[in-house]
Amino acid sequence: MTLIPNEARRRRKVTMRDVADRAGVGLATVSRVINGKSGVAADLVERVHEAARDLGYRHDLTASSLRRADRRTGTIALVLEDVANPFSSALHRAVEDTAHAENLLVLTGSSDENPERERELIDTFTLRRVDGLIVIPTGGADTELAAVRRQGTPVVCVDRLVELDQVDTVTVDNRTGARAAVQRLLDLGHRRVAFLGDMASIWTARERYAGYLEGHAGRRVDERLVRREIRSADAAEHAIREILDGDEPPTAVFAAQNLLTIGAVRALQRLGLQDRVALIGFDDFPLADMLSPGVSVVAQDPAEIGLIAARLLLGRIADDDDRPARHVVVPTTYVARGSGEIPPTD
Amino acid sequence: MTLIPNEARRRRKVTMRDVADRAGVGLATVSRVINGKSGVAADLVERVHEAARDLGYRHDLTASSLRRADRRTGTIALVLEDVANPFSSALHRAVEDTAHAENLLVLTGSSDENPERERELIDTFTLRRVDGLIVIPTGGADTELAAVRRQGTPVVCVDRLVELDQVDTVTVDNRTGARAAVQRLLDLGHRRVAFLGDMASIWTARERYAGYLEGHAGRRVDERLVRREIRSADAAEHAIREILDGDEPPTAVFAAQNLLTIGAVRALQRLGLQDRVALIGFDDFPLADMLSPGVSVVAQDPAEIGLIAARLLLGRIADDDDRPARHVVVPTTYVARGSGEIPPTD
DNA sequence: CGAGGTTTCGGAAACGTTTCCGGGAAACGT
DNA sequence: ACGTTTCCCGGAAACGTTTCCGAAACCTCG
Repeated sequence: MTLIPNEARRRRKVTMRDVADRAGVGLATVSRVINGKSGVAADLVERVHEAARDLGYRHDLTASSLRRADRRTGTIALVLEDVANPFSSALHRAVEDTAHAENLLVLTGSSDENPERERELIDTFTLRRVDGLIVIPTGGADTELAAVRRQGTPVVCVDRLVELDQVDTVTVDNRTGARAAVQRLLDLGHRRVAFLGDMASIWTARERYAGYLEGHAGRRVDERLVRREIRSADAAEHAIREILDGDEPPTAVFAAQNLLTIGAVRALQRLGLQDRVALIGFDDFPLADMLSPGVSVVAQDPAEIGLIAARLLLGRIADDDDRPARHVVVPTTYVARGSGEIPPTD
Repeated sequence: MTLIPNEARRRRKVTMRDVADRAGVGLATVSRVINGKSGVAADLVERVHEAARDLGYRHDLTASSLRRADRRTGTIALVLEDVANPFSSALHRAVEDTAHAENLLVLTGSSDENPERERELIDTFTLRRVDGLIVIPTGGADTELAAVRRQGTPVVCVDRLVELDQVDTVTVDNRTGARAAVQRLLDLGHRRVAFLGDMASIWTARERYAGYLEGHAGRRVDERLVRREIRSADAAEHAIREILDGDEPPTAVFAAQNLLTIGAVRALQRLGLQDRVALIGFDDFPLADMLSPGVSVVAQDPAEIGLIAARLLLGRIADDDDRPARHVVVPTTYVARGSGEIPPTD
């Protein structure tokens, strides 16, 4: 068997110089042809392409971006909460698609909601000179984001609001969506609506909680029905069981994040209460419609968010980075599937 | 408001030369210090670090990897079917985690099962000189993979078997898993088991179909119950409805891919047959346990697959690329949740 | 037909780093 | 004390490309 590395080592990399020699032209001309610049005689263009093909020449983007005036690397970076989370990966996909249309590649990393890790990712990405950065900010690395921005790299923040100079943001109207959901439940006659929320350090968690409160429109909310700082489906399940065990249990639940919604569903199903306690979740999730009852949700459109974010970033990369920050707010839609339409049982 | 780009443009990038001048040492010494090489006097190391800190020096990985002997870029690439697909993204996450431990970054792309796109991705990745490649091969770009391999970049293929020199693969024992599932159904007394499969161009689809046939152990399979080349949940739903409409409908369904399983669930629920027709799916999916009945599946472990693939790749990158291809086969496990345990109704 | 302008091309410098190499100082052995 | 080895260090070359600049060739027009 032939050992590839040896073979590869033997045969030196074919460079523009080689192409130039074989085509009988200057190095500069080869560069012009490869980059598709105008102002080269047609026959030379042909000769260069032919030589390149014969030699199996491959353009080296590393060397290219080192010398190039704009120093572009053709790469953007995406800092997600977790690439395996459905919201993140739908966003990722949308970004990839728009980036691909511009021949850009996407580097990704998961911060796991950890500011330290976010900082680390931002750092390694910028060392690699990415052309732009899309981040779901944990909130704890804003200084670094500002630094990156100052250093010249365009930045777009998604999902969470961040107030930084010349950093665009794309968010969802969390507060309105949450408020409307809670109002629906109250309109149905529910008076005791439990709340399940993520860490208060996360902007969306705070907004959705605010919406929950606003939805009550002056009505008192029982503190015992509120559980915040819940980080997983298991924790959510546990919390719901605890709340339902109390002496004045809720007749409805508002779960402010998709994992928490799933935990709530699990708890209700285990207790056989899925048809008696109403449930509305924030953020849609796959198969929510197939459960019984179907889970009503305040849906966001991660693909739309990703698309807008990518467009904003590409705009800044392409030309006009000299414009103030823009905040885009994407609306949410309520999807009625049954669980949110259950009337109160007393 | 200060316009960042101007500011950034004004102040030239601080380079190793600047650090060297400020520390009063040679350029080579700065390089040695930054790269943590031994053989530099302690006080010089200190001076260099101090100067670098004062000047806000940032190491340029692009320039570094251009000159560096091993030409490593600290980046690996991952070609998935679709980053938004749960199987792909779980794999992605596992790869990211192991890569991160070695300080490697991950570039990703979605081939959408399209060989053309796979080729394109492989091409752009290698132009960027990634240190290694992990691919879910469509099967139509094997020549390109071999070329990449010959050019010296380590390659690991996942999920689908590929026979290439010095290309490791990590697959699942599709055939055994499918066969066992079908046998379970037959043992339960089912005689008419429908089959739903993906495109035959995909290795896993062929293997699972083979397993389905083998599971019948000589018993005749009714061609009318077999549907292959199904590409989406909708198509699967349609196919199942069609089959159940026939004069001799199946009493059980084996769906050979997660999207198809979901389509089958949808069809059965719509027809109100979810408790009468047995169903086993290949590949687990989120919330399969929450449906009623719970969906029994032949589960694979995408995280395990990703972990192994990443380890194989890192091994080749690190040192011994001079070893023959290694094929790792990860076992599947059957997860009984109810839908696969429904006895035949005649 | 010649002056002036435009186009096309190649040599050489530059991008920011790593690595090669050679020189000087220190350490060692005799 | 002197030759030899070892150790640090800095200058310069190199990585593969893009861009600057000047030379040559080609037009255009009075």
